[in-house]
Amino acid sequence: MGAIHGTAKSVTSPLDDRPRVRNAAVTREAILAAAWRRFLNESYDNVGLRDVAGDAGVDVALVSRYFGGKEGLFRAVLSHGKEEKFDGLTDAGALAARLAAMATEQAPDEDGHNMERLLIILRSASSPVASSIVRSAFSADVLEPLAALIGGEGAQQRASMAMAVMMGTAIMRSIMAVETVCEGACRHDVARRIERLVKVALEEDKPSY
Amino acid sequence: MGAIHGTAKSVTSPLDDRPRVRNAAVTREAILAAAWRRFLNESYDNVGLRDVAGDAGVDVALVSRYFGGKEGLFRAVLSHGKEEKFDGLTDAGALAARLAAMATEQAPDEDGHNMERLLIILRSASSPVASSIVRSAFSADVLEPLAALIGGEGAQQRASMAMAVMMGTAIMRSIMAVETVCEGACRHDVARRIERLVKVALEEDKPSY
DNA sequence: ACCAAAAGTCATCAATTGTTGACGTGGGCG
DNA sequence: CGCCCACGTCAACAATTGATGACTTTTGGT
Repeated sequence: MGAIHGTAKSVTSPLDDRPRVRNAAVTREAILAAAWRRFLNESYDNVGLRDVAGDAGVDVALVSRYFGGKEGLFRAVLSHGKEEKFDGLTDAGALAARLAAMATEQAPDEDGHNMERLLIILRSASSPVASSIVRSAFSADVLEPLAALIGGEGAQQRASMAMAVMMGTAIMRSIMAVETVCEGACRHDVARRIERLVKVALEEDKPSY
Repeated sequence: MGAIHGTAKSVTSPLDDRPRVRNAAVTREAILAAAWRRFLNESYDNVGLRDVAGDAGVDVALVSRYFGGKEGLFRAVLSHGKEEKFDGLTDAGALAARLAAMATEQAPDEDGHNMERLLIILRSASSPVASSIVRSAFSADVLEPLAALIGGEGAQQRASMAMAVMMGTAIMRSIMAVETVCEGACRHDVARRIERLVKVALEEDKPSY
């Protein structure tokens, strides 16, 4: 039966049945927002254009028309509002704390966007058509900036290690549904542990051993 | 066009065109082996029963007939030959070294089986029908045994963290195709770093800090 | 107010997918 | 040797998927 798509039930807030004003930019954004939410919760293959269109309250044809097909839509989602916020963090410790905070926050606040994008990347990493897009986006938008930020020997490798920790925790929490992060108090413990992990991953050289 | 399946090109060694002897057990095993290889390289949705049947050199109908459908086949693959080999490792350091070795070995030698199963789990973790199977298998066959092996406070959480490191490195290497592990010499460095990461993840309590 | 172009809708297509039933056929046991 | 049931094959089906071309409706400028 092929890929089973998500429930047709709208994930968005109760979409207005009022006839949408004809504005290409607004419609495009609506589609993009709906696609973002879909790709965040399901893999590339399991996101149907009809689901996205339904959430956005538009016809299926518009999706292909505006984004040139499913692949274009996915590409647009990954390219949507990408700004790295690790600007001023030159200190390795502060950077680690920042990453740990990103990994443990569950309410998709402001910065949740970056983590959400990481999750989107993760979800569709094993879909043949999406994998190439995902890999290049991950390398260009995440890995290389991080490697450039931290300097030193083997920056690329250390950055990869840190992202491995991030990816791993993300998988555990959001995909494997393992409740590593319990409520309240112990959550802080987990955050500290992740922080230590990231720090070790970023360490320039094996110091004491 | 739905999920694009892998190339019809056989992944197996040149399959014998000699008329297969009629033996249910042998055929079942052939299908299982072919399915293992397919699920190892593609996600649940992107593995077609026709691909598996083609690799095994049998008809498509036999797959559904023997395993009761695609879902049953996937379940059978995950349940195939699962033996944990962390038996005698009571020392946290030795365990970490073992896990790091598992994560860095690229030739699927003897123990590669365990890592391969982890990769199969990882690949299909985002497929609605496979996710439930994958999660329970991961919890029952990987997480809980590891948590039981290491003792102490919050064993479940520490085990999850260690597996997060394992999953993360696996993703980086096999899915994201990030070349964290270079040839020869530096590979050992990576192994040591992973070993340290696993050790930190398994640490019972924040010692100095 | 008109009219061209943009924005949106509808219907339909080709391609795959997993699954099932009816139909051959070969091999082991009496 | 002969039969019969398990083993295997073939063909077809229903369901979805992404995509596209023709058609309708609205918008905005003059």
